Amino acid sequence: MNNGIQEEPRGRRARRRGGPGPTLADVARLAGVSPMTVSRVVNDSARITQASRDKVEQAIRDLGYVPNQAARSLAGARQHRLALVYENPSAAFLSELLLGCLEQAGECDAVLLLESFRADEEVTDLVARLQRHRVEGVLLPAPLCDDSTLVDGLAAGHLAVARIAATQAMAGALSVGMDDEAAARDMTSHLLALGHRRIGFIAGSDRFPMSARRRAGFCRALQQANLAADPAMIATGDYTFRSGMEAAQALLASANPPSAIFASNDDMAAGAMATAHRLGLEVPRALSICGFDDTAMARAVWPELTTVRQPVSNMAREATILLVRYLASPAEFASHDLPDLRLGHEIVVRASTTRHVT
Amino acid sequence: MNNGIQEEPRGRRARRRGGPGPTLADVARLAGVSPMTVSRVVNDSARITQASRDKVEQAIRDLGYVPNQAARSLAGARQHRLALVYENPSAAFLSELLLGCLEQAGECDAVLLLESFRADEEVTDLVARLQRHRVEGVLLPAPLCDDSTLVDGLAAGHLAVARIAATQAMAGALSVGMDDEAAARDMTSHLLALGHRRIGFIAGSDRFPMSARRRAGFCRALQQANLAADPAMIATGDYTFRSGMEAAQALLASANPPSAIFASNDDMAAGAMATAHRLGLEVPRALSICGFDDTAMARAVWPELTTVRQPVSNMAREATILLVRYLASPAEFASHDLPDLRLGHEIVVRASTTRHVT
DNA sequence: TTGTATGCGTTATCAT
DNA sequence: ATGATAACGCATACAA
Repeated sequence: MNNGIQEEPRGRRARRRGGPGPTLADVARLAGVSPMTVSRVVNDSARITQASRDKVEQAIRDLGYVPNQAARSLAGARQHRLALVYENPSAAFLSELLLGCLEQAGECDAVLLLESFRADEEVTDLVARLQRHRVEGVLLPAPLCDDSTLVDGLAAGHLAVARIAATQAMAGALSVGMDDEAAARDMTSHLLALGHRRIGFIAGSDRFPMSARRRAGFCRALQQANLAADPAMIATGDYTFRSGMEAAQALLASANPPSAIFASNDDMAAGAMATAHRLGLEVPRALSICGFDDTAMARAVWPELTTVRQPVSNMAREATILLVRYLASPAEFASHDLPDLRLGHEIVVRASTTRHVT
Repeated sequence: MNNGIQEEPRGRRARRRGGPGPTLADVARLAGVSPMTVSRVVNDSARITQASRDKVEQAIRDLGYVPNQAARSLAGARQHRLALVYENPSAAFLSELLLGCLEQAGECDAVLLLESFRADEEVTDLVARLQRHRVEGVLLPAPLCDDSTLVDGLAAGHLAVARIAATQAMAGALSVGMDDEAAARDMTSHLLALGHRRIGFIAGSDRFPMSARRRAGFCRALQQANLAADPAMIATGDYTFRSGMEAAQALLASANPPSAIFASNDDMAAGAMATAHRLGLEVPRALSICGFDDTAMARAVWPELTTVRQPVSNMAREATILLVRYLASPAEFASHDLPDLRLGHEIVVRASTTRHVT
């Protein structure tokens, strides 16, 4: 009807238009409503008639309109600024974690910055850097999240902290993790269900709370099956391949050797497998082996490892959601008893475990 | 002097100000110049007197001013939009790659989006998604970068493509990678320097151009040392642990077995190590073993693997730089012979190789 | 329920 | 070499 009018000012405008993208105003014009109505539809704030909504949505589809993030954040849409602080750039789970946080941050309308932190650095330096960039909240994946000095330092700098893959809660910070004990129990139950009655366990070093949890889960499952936990069937490693080899060596040298070995992580499980091979024990026929974490190692070795999969991506997303929600309304949370979310795990059955035949 | 005046309007402003961050205007006021001058200093565009520059820089430091990206991009600072298209969210090198691209994109004033792509998806769908988000250039890491259908589809959608960790150049796209042949040659020379004269090589499957390159490097090094390449000393695997076990088995069953084995990747090297263990060969005393890629596997096994380290982070950064430069001025580049950057590698010597004593 | 006016922090353009 | 002014695209506050 009335297209063609008001063309003159476009001439000057056009010079500066960045992309050829349609704007909210374009949508409004096509839908025959005001820009404000379009904005409301996009942010689905309430009180819009279905008719308006439909017209606008149609126009959006016709034009292929995508909101301009820059404009949106400039205009004051409260965008929170988060930082993911990492230590080891090539940690196995980092990519999955990163993608999870990045995607979720986008969906939460938050900006995610990346900041590296070496253990030998001063916490105050990190805090200063974060503050410079106007960061309000920090996502802290394992193993950094277990450093209470770091967490406290961050909190002292008025930064909200969400810990990812934390073994247990920590005062003053949001935490997301899995239930290590339940997972270890489930894996052990899996072995019991396969008919194994004598199961060796390779625990992790006592310095990590995680180790105790996983061991407790193992013992608990035996208990529930009315089996005594034989101390000779528990060896301790330090989460390395080599320590797994040695622990398995000890376990298998027992007078009454196990028909299955459950290691507290995949590296130790792979080490145990190396020992089995060396001793001429065929896996899984003569010895079932399973691990924990589902790292790349689990699928690299042969036979592939049955293991526990941590929900890394979910943990990353939930931590991000929690952090943004906290920043949006701290009042929602009891200040001294912040949430500690425990997400479900998954037992991934591969070729390294099989039914025990007597 | 004149602080205190103009306080009234701040009242209304303050409500909407996002962070408490100082703005360009604040800097200008403190430096006693116009906002425009500050902008020019920040973007170090030319024609600023040293005096102005100094004043402004001092003010920036005093206030801890950090430019607001949103405002900057809204105002028309030409920010290129890139997308990193990935296939496997938990690929070992992805985190390092991601960090490299993300950091470099920040330094280049480019925006990096993440987009996943499953092999069973239509290329046109991907292109549509990218165009919707106004993406101009795509970063394509291995193994996706070797899919010429994908690269062509992207190019057909008027998207610039930079391939990361590509084995060889491909028409119509920028490429960054390493020199596989040189790296294999260097690793072989390392073994020769250790006194090994009979070296077994585990090649990768012929379907990948990379395999031929690595094999050629191996042969070349032998040639340069005036050693004949014995066909019995070359076995072929498919880059899996298991195939490495089997290849090593064949190599070691030879009438004249090798004193060292060089596998075309770490997984196969680890598999070879498993075979050695099974045969009672001590590594590295009785058999030296080395791999390629320096994945997590290399440091997980025991003894740790001597291997070739790919410069992943550098490749990511260089690809990003190249892509941004291309988008900024395509004219700089010959349209049918785009750059193919080959970055230097590194031989990482660990415990799995040692001097050969006769 | 919908529209109008205004400003977010920066840069492009033009003027000086 | 520096400054004044007007956008950039959107959301908030307030009016209707």
